[in-house]
Amino acid sequence: MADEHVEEFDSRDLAQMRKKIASWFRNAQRDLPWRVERNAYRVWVSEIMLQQTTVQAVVPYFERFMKQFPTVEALAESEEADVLRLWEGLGYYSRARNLRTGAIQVCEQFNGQVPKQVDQLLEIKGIGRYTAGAIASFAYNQPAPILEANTLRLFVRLLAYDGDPKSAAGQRQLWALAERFASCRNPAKVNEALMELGALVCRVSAPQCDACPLKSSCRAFLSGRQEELPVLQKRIAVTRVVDACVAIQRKNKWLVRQRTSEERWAGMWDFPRFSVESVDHDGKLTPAISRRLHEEVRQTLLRDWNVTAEIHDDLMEVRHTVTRYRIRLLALIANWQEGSPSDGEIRWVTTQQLAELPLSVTARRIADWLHERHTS
DNA sequence: AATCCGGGGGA
DNA sequence: TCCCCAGGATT
Repeated sequence: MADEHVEEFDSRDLAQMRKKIASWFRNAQRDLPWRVERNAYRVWVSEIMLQQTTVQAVVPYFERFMKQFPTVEALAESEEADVLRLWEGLGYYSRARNLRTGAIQVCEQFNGQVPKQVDQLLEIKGIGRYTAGAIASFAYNQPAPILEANTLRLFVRLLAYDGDPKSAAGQRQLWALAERFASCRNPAKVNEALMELGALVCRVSAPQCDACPLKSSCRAFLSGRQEELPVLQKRIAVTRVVDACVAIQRKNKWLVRQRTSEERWAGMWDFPRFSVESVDHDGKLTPAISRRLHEEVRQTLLRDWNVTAEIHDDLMEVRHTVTRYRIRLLALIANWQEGSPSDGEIRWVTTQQLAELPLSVTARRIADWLHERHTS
């Protein structure tokens, strides 16, 4: 049973398939900013941003990032907070911190040149098997394999692989096929064409098999199973929680804290925030519940934050999801009376200064709300 | 092998 | 609502 799928294609099949997708790619490829102007640094930055993130979401972030940090050296000399500010809203913020660390690594270990060997690329923080193969092949035309969301779906369908493609056995076979595809004279074009075909034609839902240059080789299409594959595991169920967040005012400044490396949104700034038990998940904020909320926030601020504050009635609600949590966030405004948090880094900042700090997405919404209240 | 890490868009 | 996205690091 081992590897029987990969042997579906012999070397002649593969040569034909490469030729077909390369031809298709010439006409169908999108003009993406990291393709129009290409160097190893731009490929690297784009690949990191694109991890688990759609092309559409990345494009504006990539443009801004390259404007501010056009070279590896510029990024290596940056402040982490400035990189995080540019990353704000994109998610998976460890990518930003690792990318900056990686830039320093490249300057110190590799003389400022992004390496072209996969094993050297793998030494760089934040670069794994896929990204190493992507940089090596796209930027240097090295025959390095890639396997990611688009090519995984494409390969699973080509092979009609009906096991779990994320399992060890599945990964081994799919990487083996990727390796064979990339073993050619033009791996940059072949790899990119495979990805683009997966993205534009071999889509998750409603794949455009009629327009696919590989349909005559696709076992899923030939057996009518393209909509059923790949077979992926179910996701972890979401948990609903209610959080509270307090914007504490002292004259014209607001209390913010930097989230620690142990927390979510590490390195980003946030208003004091914590889980509240006294509010029902979906209940409306009746006056009684609102009083309970005020009381719990007041007590928590005193107990866990060493701050006494007078809480106002102003309240805004933000709903968001993060990983497996669906969060209902209730943001309150309070007047500082005394005390100061002893945990982590604290700053008192104006709404103007908030604009320059990297904030959690919810904190940004609240900051905008404060700014609007203040100026109206 | 499982789990964590985000946020947005499409169906 | 649910599902997915040019994955990697940690446990």
